[in-house]
Amino acid sequence: MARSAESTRQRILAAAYVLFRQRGYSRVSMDEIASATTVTKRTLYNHFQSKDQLLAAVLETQNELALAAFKTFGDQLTGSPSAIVDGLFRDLAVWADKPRWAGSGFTRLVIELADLPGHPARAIARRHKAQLETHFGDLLKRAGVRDAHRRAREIWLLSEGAISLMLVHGDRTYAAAAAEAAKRLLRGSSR
Amino acid sequence: MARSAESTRQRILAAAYVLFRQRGYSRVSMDEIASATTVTKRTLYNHFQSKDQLLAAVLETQNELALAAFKTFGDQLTGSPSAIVDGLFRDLAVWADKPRWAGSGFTRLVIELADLPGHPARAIARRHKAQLETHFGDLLKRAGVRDAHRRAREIWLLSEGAISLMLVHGDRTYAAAAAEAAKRLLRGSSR
DNA sequence: GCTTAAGTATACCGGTTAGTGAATTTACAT
DNA sequence: ATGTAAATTCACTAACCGGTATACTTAAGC
Repeated sequence: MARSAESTRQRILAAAYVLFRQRGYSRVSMDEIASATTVTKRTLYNHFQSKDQLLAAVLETQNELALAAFKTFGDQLTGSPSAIVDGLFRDLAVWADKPRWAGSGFTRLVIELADLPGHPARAIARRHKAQLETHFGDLLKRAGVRDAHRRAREIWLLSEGAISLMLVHGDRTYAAAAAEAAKRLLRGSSR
Repeated sequence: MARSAESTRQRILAAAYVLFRQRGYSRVSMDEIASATTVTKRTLYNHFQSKDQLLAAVLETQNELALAAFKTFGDQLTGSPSAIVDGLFRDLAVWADKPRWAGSGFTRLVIELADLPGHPARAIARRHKAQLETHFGDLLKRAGVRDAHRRAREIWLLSEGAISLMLVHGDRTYAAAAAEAAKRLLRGSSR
């Protein structure tokens, strides 16, 4: 083996994710990714066959990371259903308040590629969102919510809607409105 | 004057909208738009200074059209709050069921340009969504809903979320779930 | 110290893109 | 019929993009 081997691959994946999340897929070039990783374009192509496959690998990696992060986050939330919802949307508001926030990388990329149903990135993003929704449903169930997975889906709808509308309007009070609605939905669903 | 004059401009705007909505902004070329309008690229640039300004003009036009359409749609809905919500989400499901559906053109384009806060398209899209939300609020108010505009915002969040998740999953039952949630939110808000 | 995988440097290819220039042709209004 | 606005034709630029080729250098393991 020579030099760093596997770590180079990780550096590429990390740099590519930052760029893709920030500016989407088409408007990020391979030269740019190479430059951000301080690596030659040739090295990029030694690790990934094409730009599309790089994107797929990036999403796969981020799926694992985000899922792990969400599970840790969920384990911290052990209070009432209302507290869980408040925590979820508070985190959303904080996240959306970052200077150059551009929404969920997954959603953003899927919407950019919405006319390419066969793109590998879409299957990964789909699985990702499904896993998050399911995990959130488990969380609500553990907190004693009736019809937990149905409520989880509804709250997830509110959360995705808030992301969209905050992006369009730049108005992060949508997170608070979504939180209020979510708590209204939970009312009368405590077991 | 010569030939068709203003009508050419309208043809360009219509063709460009179809392409932008279908495939986004970056991946549609000016040559393609010209070809779809059966017009020369030179003519395109006689009517619009740049691709960005063409996009802005397209959104401006579609804003007027969509707003008018939504107002007609709203006038047809004169029943109970539940009936209004059902109508809204039934229309959403039908819309999303179209073969090559790719979400709301406005949302799609804003998300693609999420990292360009100064882009003219964003201001137009923002105004568009705000007008729709306000009009929907008026509709609920007329139907006797308490806190009508707050409820309208919450239901709008559900609707935007449904669009996002239907795009990601290709599963149009999200519209039904959103409708159920919306009706739950309205429960106890009838005046 | 040699081997060998990993990375560098750099030039290149074919294709596409937004946008321009300039001369020409079309069609409508008077 | 004639002026003129509108549209055509088509060649062209300058930049960018994904991806490849070749020859060279580096560093780690044995």
